[in-house]
Order: sequence, then C-alpha cells, then structure tokens
Amino acid sequence: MKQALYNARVSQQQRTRGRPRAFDRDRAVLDAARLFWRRGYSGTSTRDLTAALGLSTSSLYAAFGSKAGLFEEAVRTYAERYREIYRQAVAEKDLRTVIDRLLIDSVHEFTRPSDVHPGCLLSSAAMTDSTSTLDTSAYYAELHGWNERALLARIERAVQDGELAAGTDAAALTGLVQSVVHGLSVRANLGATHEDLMATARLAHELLCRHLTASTP
Amino acid sequence: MKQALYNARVSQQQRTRGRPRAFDRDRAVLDAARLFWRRGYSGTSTRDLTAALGLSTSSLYAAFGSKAGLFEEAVRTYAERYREIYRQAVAEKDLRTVIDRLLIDSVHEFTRPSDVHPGCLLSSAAMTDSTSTLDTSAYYAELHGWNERALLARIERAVQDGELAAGTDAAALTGLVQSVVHGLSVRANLGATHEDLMATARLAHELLCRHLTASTP
DNA sequence: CTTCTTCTGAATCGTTTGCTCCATAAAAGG
DNA sequence: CCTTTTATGGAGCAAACGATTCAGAAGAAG
Repeated sequence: MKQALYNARVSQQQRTRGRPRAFDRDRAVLDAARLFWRRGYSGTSTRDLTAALGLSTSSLYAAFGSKAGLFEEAVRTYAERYREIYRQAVAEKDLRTVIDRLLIDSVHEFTRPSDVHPGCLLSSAAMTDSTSTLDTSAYYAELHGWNERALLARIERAVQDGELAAGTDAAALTGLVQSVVHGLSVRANLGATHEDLMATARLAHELLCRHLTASTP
Repeated sequence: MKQALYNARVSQQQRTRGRPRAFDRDRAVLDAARLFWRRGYSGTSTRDLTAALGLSTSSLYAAFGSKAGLFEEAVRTYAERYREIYRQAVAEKDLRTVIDRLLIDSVHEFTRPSDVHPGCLLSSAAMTDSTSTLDTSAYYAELHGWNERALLARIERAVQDGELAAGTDAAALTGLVQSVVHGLSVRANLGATHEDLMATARLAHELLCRHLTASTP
C-alpha cells in the first residue's frame, strides 16, 4: 500500500534518512487547496500545480502520490477547520452563545484576509470530482451531515434541559441556522465584504434569539 | 462573426432552407446544463456531451460553435429563471408576501423533481470557468448583484412608504434574506428534502415577519 | 427535375492531460 | 570512506482533450 507512505509523514517530520524535502509540505497543501478552490479539480492541471507550488512533477508525485491524492489531502485539511468551528460552537454553555459563535466564527473563516478568494472551499470543490479516489460529493455531504447533527443534538439538548420550550421544532431551527451559515459562505464567495456578512450574522442572531425568548416557557 | 449565427436561431425556429436539425436544441441545452452542473465545465468533455445529448461532434459545433458557447447558453438560460423569481417576488404588494414568495419559489426551483441533482446550477458552474469566453464568475456575481439590488430597492421602498419603521436597516435585512435563499440552494445541493427546505423557509418567513412587525411604527 | 443550403457521421489533427522513468543530488548509517 | 535512502529535475509516453475537415444526406427553393 503506497498511499500509507504519503500519509505517514505528517507535518511534524522527524529526521529520516535520505535527501530532505526542499519545500514546505503543509504550505504546498494550502496553496494547492486555493488553486483547486478557484478552478475546480478538473480545471487545475498538474502543470498549474507544479508552477504555482514551485516544484517539479516528480516532487509532487513523490510527496502526494497523485493529483487526486493532493486534492484529497487539501480537502480533508480544510474540512477539519469547518468541523472545528461546529465542535467549538456546540460546546458553549447557553444556546444563544452557540448560535452567536457559529455565525461569527463562520464569517471570520469565510473572509480570512490571507485567502484571496473567500468562502467555503468545499462547496466549490465538491462539484468537480471526476475520477478522484475520494468521492468528494459524498465526503462533503458527510461532513456537513456531521456538523448538522452536532448542532441538532445541541438544540435538542437545550429543549430537554428546559432552555427552550418543549414544543420547539429543533429540526427546523437547525435547518434555518445551517441555511444562514451556508448562505454566508456563498455570499462571501460572491464578494460580500466582511462588514456585510457581520451585519447579516448579527441580525440573524438577533432574530433567532428573539425567537428563542418567545419560545421560552 | 460566426457566433451571431448560433444565437440568431432562437427556440422559435422558423422554417429555413437546408436540412432540418435532427435534435431538439432547447432540450440539448437543458441536458448540457445538467451535465455541466454535476461535473463542472472542465470536468465535462465534449465526448461526454455528445454521448449524453445523443448527437455527433459536428452537430454540436454547428449548433453552438464551441463547448464554451454551449456552456454560455446553458448558464444564461438557467440564469433567467433565477432572475424571474426575484422579478416576480419584488412585484408583490406587501413586503411579507415578497419575502414569502421569494423563499417558497426558491425552494421549489431548487428541488424540481425533473432535476436529478437539485440546487442552483450557477453556484457550482461559476467556479470552473477556465478559458471560457464567458467570465462565469463575473456573470454570476452580476446576476446575483441584480437580484440583490432588486430586493434591496423593494425593501427601501417599503421603508419609504411607511410599511416599515424609518430606522430599519434595509441593507442588513436584504443580506439576511439573500443568505437564507443561498443557504437553501446549498442545502438542496447537499440532499436536503423538499420538506426540510420548506420548513426552513416557513420558519425564516415567520421570524422575518415578526421582526418587521416589531419594527413597524 | 436541379440547385442551394444546411445538417450529419467519421476520421483525424495538434495540443494538453496525468503520470512515469531515470540519471543525479543530498542527506544518514555503517 | 562507501552504502543506503530519499528527493529533485527533465525528458517523454499513452491517452484524452477541443476542435476541424470533408464527403454525403436531407429538406427547401426555383
């Protein structure tokens, strides 16, 4: 199994034998992710990658196995960041803070100044999978399924704990919050400014909190 | 200018001289759109297109000029449907109906039973433009800019007409509605059912209307 | 009928694609 | 020192790509 070799060498590289790698592997993954983000998987050739990353074809294949392997690693790397946003948000104590953190952190993630083209990498990369070993569409659905279930569980817990009224439709509430988050990503992608998105996040938070208050027994 | 020839022959074809076209042009555009939607521009080869549309290479090039030309026509065709949703929604009399129509019509558009893979075609096709004659990213931004401005103007008019309180932040309200609509598209894309999205649309409408009522003088 | 115009199918062109091979370079182990 | 191990750079392969060409087919106009 050759693939294991590429994944075994994690970012914390310990000194091994042989000639040391001349480029920063993690940096290369991030640069590749940005390229895939903008032009899609099929739209990004290996020549584009080697040119942008500043390394030769053989170096790329020695480090990542294939174009699909590099793509897969780029997707997984970015995916963890989104999962982390949900993980931290649902850990908050009261539901208002959960929603607030989720919305605000999402806006910050979608409009990072380091990324020239903001928005969620996955929503664009997920479409053009082609013959990738990773079924990106399924992976993307799985990731967002995980995030959505985490949020739903948190809201249902709030209902059980009496933080919300017993009759509250947790699923519908989850769906709305998810829609707003996804919508923020799309609008970031379309060029909305950080301030625009923050205004949306604040208004959404206000309306949702008012709804929660109204539902509170 | 050869391109003019391809565009001149509109769907309402009047009998011309020469051998008649053996396939349905409009149907071919829609089928191509679905293919581009799923696999992106670069991910869809001309062989894929000719196979799925059931026509030969020369027929495709005679009818659309190039792969980019077919893509451009597919994008423009779909874009008009989305523009129409906004056009009809903002024409409604009171603002509550505007928002209701926009949300509900969007859900219906994003989960049409005829389309196997639902969601907004443009949000996926816009990423993988490559060397297309149409700068899809810019076209996409322009379309949604038009829609957003139409909605913003409608909300501002509501403020001026006294339908809403004078202090209402029309821009923030527009941003939130837009985010929800885009979010509905993304979730449809991720496999959310028609009922899920309808529940989201209803809840969003409820919260927004409550907000409007609270803002009313 | 003939002529004119347009569409179709097959073959194919030149380019780009993802990827491999191999000689060489640079470190570590003995 | 020499051997082993890994990375680099460049040349290049087989396949797929977008696009073109051309002989023939099919209807409209005269």
